[in-house]
Amino acid sequence: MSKDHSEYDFERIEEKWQNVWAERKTFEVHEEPGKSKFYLLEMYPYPSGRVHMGHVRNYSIGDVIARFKTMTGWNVLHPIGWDALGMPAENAAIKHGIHPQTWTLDNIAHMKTQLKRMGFAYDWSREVNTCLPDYYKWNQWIFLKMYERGLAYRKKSWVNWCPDCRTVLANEQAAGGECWRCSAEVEPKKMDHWFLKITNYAEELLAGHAQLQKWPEHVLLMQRNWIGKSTGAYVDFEVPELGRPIRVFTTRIDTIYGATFLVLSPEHPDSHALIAGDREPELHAWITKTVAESRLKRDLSEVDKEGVDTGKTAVNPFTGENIPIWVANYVLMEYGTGAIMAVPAHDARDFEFAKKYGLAVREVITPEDETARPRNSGLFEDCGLVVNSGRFSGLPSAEAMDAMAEHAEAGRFGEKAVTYRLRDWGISRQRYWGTPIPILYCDKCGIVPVPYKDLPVQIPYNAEFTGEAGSPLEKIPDFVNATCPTCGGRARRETDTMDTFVDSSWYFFRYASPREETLPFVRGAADYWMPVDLYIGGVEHAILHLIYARFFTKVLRDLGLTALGEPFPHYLAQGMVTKDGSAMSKSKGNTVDPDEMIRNYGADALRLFILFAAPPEKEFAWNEDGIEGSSRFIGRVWQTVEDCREAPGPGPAAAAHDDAGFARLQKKMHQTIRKVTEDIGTRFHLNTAISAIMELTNVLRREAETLRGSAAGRELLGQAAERLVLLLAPFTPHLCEELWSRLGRTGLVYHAPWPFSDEALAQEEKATIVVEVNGKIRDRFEAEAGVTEAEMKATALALPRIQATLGGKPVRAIVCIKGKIVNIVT
RNA sequence: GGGCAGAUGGCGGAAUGGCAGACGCGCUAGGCUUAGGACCUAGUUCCUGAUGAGGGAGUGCGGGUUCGACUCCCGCUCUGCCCACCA
Repeated sequence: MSKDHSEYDFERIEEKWQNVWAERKTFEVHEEPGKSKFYLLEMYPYPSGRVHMGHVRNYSIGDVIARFKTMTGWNVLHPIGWDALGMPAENAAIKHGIHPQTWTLDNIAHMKTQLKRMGFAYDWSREVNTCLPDYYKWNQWIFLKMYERGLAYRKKSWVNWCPDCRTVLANEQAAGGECWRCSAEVEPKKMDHWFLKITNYAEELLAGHAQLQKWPEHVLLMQRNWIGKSTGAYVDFEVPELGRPIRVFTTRIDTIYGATFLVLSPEHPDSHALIAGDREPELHAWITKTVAESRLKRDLSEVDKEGVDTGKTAVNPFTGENIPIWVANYVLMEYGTGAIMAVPAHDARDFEFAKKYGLAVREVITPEDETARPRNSGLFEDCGLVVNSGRFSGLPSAEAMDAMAEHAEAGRFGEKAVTYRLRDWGISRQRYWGTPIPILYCDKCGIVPVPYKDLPVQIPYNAEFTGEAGSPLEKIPDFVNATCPTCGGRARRETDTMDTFVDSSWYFFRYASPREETLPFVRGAADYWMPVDLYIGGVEHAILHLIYARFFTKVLRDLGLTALGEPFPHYLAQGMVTKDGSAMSKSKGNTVDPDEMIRNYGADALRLFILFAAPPEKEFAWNEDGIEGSSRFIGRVWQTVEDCREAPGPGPAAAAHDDAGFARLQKKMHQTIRKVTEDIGTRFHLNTAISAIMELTNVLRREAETLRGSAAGRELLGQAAERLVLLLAPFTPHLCEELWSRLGRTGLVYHAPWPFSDEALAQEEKATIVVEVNGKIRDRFEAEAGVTEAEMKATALALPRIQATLGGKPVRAIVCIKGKIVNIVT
């Protein structure tokens, strides 16, 4: 074996190159109009305190692609920042008495050293920190622009209210109807909240999917469901006692002849008004109770359908018939109009309810083929021909829908309609550590936006974090008391802060010009860098964050700040990191500290391992053993490249070398370049790219001993070692920088051009042809790459083992795939 | 209840119509060593055969398409994720 080398000292070498990169500002980039740009972004972290394995995985994937793109000649923007506002900072303040700002900034400082220790190629000069006024100022600016355009508005909405703590509770804090802190019974309460009018963009958010072909299909589907478009019609049912109609929404107007009753949500404004008869008090009480319950129980899976008969009736505009009006807990106020026409024959929920309360069931749809009905449950089929429906009888459902909707429009008691499940985005939070909503309330002038020149409205430093009722901001007179910019009178400042999802809805624009002081971002810089060419992050953000970011981008476009409609044309949804069967989390106590892994094995080994263990989009189950393997592999690469580098000087030029070994290594080298290029660049299968590099290393090690004997062999060894270093550089950058410089190359491997794969040299000059009989492999033979089908067939048939298998049976057909396979069919 | 994704050795995974199990972990044997949990070499799906050559089975289960199926189609089972009374 070759000369022994001292072991690879990852600690010293990793630190060395991290310093070099920092000193030379290697990863800083600028707009270069002549050069193709590539904007690679990973979802920025919340500074919770320590980097976790999910981060390591996410950022390792991104880093490989960023470095690869740089080596293949792109001008790569690869920034990072901090999603630094949010509840954990406030909880830490309450629990440990640390100011949220101190806690957050300390965490950021620590996590920054951790990320640098991983060797990620970030342009740190563009670091964005959302808890600093120079960032959240622009949240406020955008909010005001939206307010001017009617896209931000104030509305009363239902919240969970704890009467003892006098505070609003999140749904999970009010689980089971009890306050998580004091166990008091939670009440529903209507409070003023600020909303962003995302529903204005519902249709465009849906239509935009056409531009998102490079998103995972299941993510688009989740967004589609979230937007929840349905096409149907509104229909007005006249209510004589009310003197006005009740409007319902239906997607199945073709079943309206089967509507045997109307159902209102308990929250419906007319529910109480319609109660009549001697059971009045009881019924009112039932409605009140159900309203209270429904907010909390809505999450729970199975709630029994329950309802009360109001005693009043409505007129079905199609039949002229009087049908009873009920109030029931299974109708949602938030969707449609909060009232439905019940068609028990063809809707499972209405059917269940009608059965429970003995209401009429009338079949109005019959299947086109008569075999399947009725279902044994008693429920009828719901598609086919319309029957028992006056002049519409006999029409197929789809046609009846059109005809009936037109009839309703003509009679002015209904209209075609499209509804969405998507709700406007409530952004008000009763919290301290968030962007203050830049609004003042003046006794005389009402709602007054804070003038742009007064931005940012800063989060006041001095606040008390007691964990008691209400937001800390309410209790700071200096913050709350203000003068009205319009009339100069006294005004009260809004004390709610914004949902932190606002911050993350546009931060990717900010990276283009992170220090800009007059606008959220500079148009020219954003025009150059945007859109994000590849966005990588956990699928848990697939709905909210990604839909809000798409919404904001469209708003920013309408404000004239960008021409872009979609920020992320390509999204790579990274799989979870799990251990012992569940996602790594502090609460489950199954976390693994990356620092410990770095200490024991180095950043390169950790990066390599986490990328090798599973393809990026799949779940990755952590196991301790594998990282040893990565570490060993790094040691072998070190040894191998050092051996090639120090191969003995030129011997006799004509010395013979092993031709077969030479060809094997040369072929492997070019095959590997091709595979790795494809795996990183188009498939993102980083795990198979690594395994290909491992195979090359194995071949290189196997052939080295003999190849070293000739000048040509030594030259090839040198080439292969160089290519190996280049291919591996995106994965284990420290190791490869060191080897690169030890190979005597000037400049950083980071800037070295990606190796070129010679197709001709990658080709097999000989192919193994598999011979099957009736689809079963019976033998194989070697053939020249250019072998013809006729030759293949002849050779296959002549093989003794094939002859034996055939046993003289007549051959019916021979299927032949050039260079691959011969299948003989008898 | 609806939707989506997945199921391959002891383990992570590879192969997307053409040699199943690449690559790695683990394990076994041997070598090297004062020793080693370091390193090197060989082996490692199951059954059968004799320890060989060989033969057979095999990618959750049952069918189908095809010369040929882990891969495509139909029907199930299980697991994970998302949504969940959305009219």
